Amino acid sequence: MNLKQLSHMLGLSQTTVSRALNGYPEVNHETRERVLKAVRETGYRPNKAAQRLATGKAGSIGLVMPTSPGNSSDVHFSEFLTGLGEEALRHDFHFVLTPADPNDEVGALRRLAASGNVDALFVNYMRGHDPRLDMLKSLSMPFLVHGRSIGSEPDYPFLDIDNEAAFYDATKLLLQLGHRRFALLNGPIYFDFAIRRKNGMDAALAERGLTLDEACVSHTPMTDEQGLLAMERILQMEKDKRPTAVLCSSTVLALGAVRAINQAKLRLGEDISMIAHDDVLTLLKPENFTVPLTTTRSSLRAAGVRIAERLIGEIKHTETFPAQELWKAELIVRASTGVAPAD
Amino acid sequence: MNLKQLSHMLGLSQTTVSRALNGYPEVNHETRERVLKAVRETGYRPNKAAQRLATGKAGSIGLVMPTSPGNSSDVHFSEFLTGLGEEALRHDFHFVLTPADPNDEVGALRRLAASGNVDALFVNYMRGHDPRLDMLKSLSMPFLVHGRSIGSEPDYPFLDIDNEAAFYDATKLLLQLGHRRFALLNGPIYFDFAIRRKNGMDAALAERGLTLDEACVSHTPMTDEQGLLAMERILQMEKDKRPTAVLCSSTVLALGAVRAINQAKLRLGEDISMIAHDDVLTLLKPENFTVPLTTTRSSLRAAGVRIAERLIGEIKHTETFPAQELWKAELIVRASTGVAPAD
DNA sequence: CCATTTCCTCAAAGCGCTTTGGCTACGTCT
DNA sequence: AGACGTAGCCAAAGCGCTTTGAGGAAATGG
Repeated sequence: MNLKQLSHMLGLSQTTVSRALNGYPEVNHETRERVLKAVRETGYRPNKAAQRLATGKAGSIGLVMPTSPGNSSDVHFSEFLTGLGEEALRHDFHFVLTPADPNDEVGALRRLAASGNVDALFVNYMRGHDPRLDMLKSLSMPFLVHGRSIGSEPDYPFLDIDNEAAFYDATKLLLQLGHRRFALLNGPIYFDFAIRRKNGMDAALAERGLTLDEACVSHTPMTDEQGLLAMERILQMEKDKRPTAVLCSSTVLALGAVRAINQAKLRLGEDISMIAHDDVLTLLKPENFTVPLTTTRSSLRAAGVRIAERLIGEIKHTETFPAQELWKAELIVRASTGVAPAD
Repeated sequence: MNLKQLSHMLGLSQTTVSRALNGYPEVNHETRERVLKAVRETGYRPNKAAQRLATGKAGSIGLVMPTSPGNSSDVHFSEFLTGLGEEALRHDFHFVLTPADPNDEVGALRRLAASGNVDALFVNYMRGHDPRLDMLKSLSMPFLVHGRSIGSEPDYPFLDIDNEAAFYDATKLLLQLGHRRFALLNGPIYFDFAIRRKNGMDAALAERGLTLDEACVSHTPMTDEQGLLAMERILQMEKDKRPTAVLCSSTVLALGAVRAINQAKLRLGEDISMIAHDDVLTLLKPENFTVPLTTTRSSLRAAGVRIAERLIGEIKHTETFPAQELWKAELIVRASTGVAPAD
């Protein structure tokens, strides 16, 4: 069933039917009702591809899904996707997901844009001096960045959390509790958030004239296994050199790290204090750890909702948004942070 | 840059350029090279919407993403999605994700199909007597089901794991270890896999003249919190009535259940034995549990790869596949299963 | 040397929709 | 009465691609 058949059935022109469906004013109320009734009865649905071709609007937003054989599925990504979906549902939008090898994200993005299948693009997992920014700016298509790219002009629309502040505050708290030796289990060094979190930590330490021992810093994929390995390595240090406070870039890393601490028969919140960043993953609640975890919290899912809201608003030209948003993470103190042990 | 401009630039007709690009034989080798060169230089990309309209093929497969406010993001879903993506990448396919309220999956599916945006459909989270099957069969579009639907004629293409056999085998193992009182932490009762797993368990017990006490069965969403709650309830039973063996439908449920067991100061693999079904989630490895978990294992991700392979093959008409596949889950014994404690 | 085949190319139709630019009929204003 | 507005409808063009059916040129055969 297509427009032609439908309009013929109704004894109307395609124009009128189309207008009736799209809410144009120059259609008699009665005629419109007739059309809507026929649509309900026949189950007619406009062909999106044709609509897309005619209007240039596709009602969909494109995103590149980082994936490749051997690359693990990322809980952070799907948590975020859920947020996006939640909002998109309200506007009858959908996503076009292009899976892409992480080494060819620029290419995947270009293909997606050129395909004419999407109205707007979205990128995340930003890196320092990210090459995708130039590509996005050269396109004449709305886009939104989740995160930022240190080293690039901040002249693009983004939504980010204040990673520096979050880790600055967390470090500050631990300093107040008397800790002097710190470790950091961070995400891969090329990611913007990892750089900023380390910067925030460095800044807080510097205020007290302290520096972070590079041996106590790890940059790894954010899996529990890597957390375990990194923590084990740190725990092998001599007791009086060993850090008493650990910051983790994700509760997933913390999961592994806590396991290492348990295996070493150390007590979390007493022998070692820990603060992790919490993306509010459904699967991994910091309050459910055996020793509930102190965290800097900011919901990835909420970010997804907001990003969908902004992108869809932009496509529909219904609203204008601040181009750049920086969310504060909350510092939530639980039992994993305690006074530094006496040496 | 579109076909018209490109062909004009080359002094060729649109037909010839189009044929050169799509690998038709009746194009001079030299001409084809010229065309390809021009494409590289100009960065020309065919407009997918137009291609779609002309051919009826979209190069994308549609799936409904179960999501709604308050509905938690599902690790199982994203693990699966990763598999799909991995395979789709190889064929330059992408997905169209329609987020949908779980109560309106049939509607979402219909809209997706009618939109003309997809070549094939995929559904999962099958329920007993699933209403989506009739809808799918009425569409003239390839589709593939992940899972099955008990109570419906098995005349549709599916990929499933043998849930009955998995839980039958698991139960059998525990029986051999001397266990007589069992519990089951299952997924929601309306899901096909949940029904079948329970059936498998019932069958094994029946062979020994045992039955499953309904008070020891829970049907809940598969989150760690629900696992914790369900296990806590079970542990409140009198010691000589209390189950000594627990089956979990997911390692996520097991995560919570193990926490409950720890909190009750019971020893896993000694006081209580446990077997969980393992979808091979990246985030949650059964071997990383404090007491490594015995599992029935079948990779969701591998299922994703296979499903994408089949759907894409069908769209391209390159291959024919067996319509129905039933995978065996492996039973992997680790430390969480031990001999039943003496009463 | 003409007829036939083969190779390459083209013009034009069509996919299903939106949108431009009328056109008609009727009421209103001067 | 004529000029003008307006409400309601329509025919046709156009979005960018693929594909059908045809045609011209070169190569082959009798």
